[in-house]
Amino acid sequence: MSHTVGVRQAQKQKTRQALLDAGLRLLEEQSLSSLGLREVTRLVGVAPAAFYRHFRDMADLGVALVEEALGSLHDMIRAILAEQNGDEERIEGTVDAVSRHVRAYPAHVRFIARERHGGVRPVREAIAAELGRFVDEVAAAFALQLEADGWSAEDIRMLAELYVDHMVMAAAAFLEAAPDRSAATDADASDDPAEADRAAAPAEARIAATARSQLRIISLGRQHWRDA
Amino acid sequence: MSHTVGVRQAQKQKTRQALLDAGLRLLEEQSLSSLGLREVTRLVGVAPAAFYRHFRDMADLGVALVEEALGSLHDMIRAILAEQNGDEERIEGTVDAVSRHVRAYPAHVRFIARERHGGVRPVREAIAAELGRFVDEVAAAFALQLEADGWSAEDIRMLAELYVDHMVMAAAAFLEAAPDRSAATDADASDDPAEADRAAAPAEARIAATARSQLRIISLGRQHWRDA
DNA sequence: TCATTCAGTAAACAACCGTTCTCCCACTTT
DNA sequence: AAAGTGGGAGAACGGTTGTTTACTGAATGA
Repeated sequence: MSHTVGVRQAQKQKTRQALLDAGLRLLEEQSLSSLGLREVTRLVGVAPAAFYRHFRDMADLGVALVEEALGSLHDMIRAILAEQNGDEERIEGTVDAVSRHVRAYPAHVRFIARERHGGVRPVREAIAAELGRFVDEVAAAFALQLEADGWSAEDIRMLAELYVDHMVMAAAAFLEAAPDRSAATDADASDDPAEADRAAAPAEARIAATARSQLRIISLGRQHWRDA
Repeated sequence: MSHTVGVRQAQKQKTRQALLDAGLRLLEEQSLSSLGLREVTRLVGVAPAAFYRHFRDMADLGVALVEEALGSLHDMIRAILAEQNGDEERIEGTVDAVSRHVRAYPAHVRFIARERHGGVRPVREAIAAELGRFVDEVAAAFALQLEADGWSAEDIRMLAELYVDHMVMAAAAFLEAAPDRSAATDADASDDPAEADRAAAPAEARIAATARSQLRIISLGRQHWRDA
């Protein structure tokens, strides 16, 4: 029992994860194309050369981060789509899920929003591919309902793209409303640490309300799509 | 007549513009937070120290680029909104205008899409402020029509945000379909240089069709908003 | 015409970068 | 128990970075 798959491999994946965590942390305040190899290894407490044992590039680490950030989302998407409630309940559930996810993994969301159009090609492509899979899932979930209503396959995909893009936008909007962790300057250090959260809470509620209304607009448009 | 506002100032703004152009060019393949000061001055053919005569930071140059990229767009927006045609014509005109703008100023659009959630705070804020003005303009243009239909001010703004966000997304989508300038690798150098454009043209048409359909969905949703 | 202003130069600075070596030693396999 | 594997250490490399300094010389204004 002392070796599940080998002590060696376990330690390796441990430092690999440490590198990913350090990278994600540093990426909260800069973009991937400016993230230094030494910067990451320094934060982990490991020699610069050790980096190459796990990743070829910084771009390579970036792609790994994409999988980590977006891979776990598929379950959430599936859970939302599985709800066979009415439109209004599904809208509420979607916005709530996005809101919770942003609060739970802010760094992951920030990374995706930042690097989706960022300066590193392989990472952009990885994000695009993963978001494409999301669109496929959403389209598949809508297919049964909409095909019966006479929707074409490409129109279904068009609608799914609209939904996914809007969810990404909503996530980014939630992020901007989140409290700023780098507000610990020299002055007003005696302030209530929860002050930022108290100020952000209404902003977050306002953003949630906007996102819900926008989803409602899209939902209405979908209902009347075949009237033309 | 030999001095409109001084030969000196003219030359200064000439190199300032050269710095902006060089920066924009280099930013096509990386993000602002990794763009080096020396990199820019080298491309312009000027001493590194000369940079400080025009900008304090790279972030400073970034905000200047935001104004250059987004400032000229207000006229386009206003022109689109001024068209008092029907919904379908307005949708067509909007997508056409976005498409033409992306083709005319690809680097500007790429810069905005990339740095909107990028790693440089002041630039992010400048973009957000400018996009906020766009939302205001769109909201103002819709106000007369929608207020008469019983829309609240915040619902109008919510709809305007949806439109602006969708235009930005469409612009970014057009950009990804554009031919890749860095495809001049060693191999297949004898290929028809217009091949990429011929391949991109259908992709662009497909994206335009998707964008139009999505705008149509939103438009339908707007029409039935007050049914609830 | 002469003194002033100031955009741009040239050089030097310490700090940092990515990458490549050689080596070590805990783990793994036989 | 011995041989082999491989993650990580440590040092060194050539090169680049942002910033400061003292300077030159052409456009400027009196």
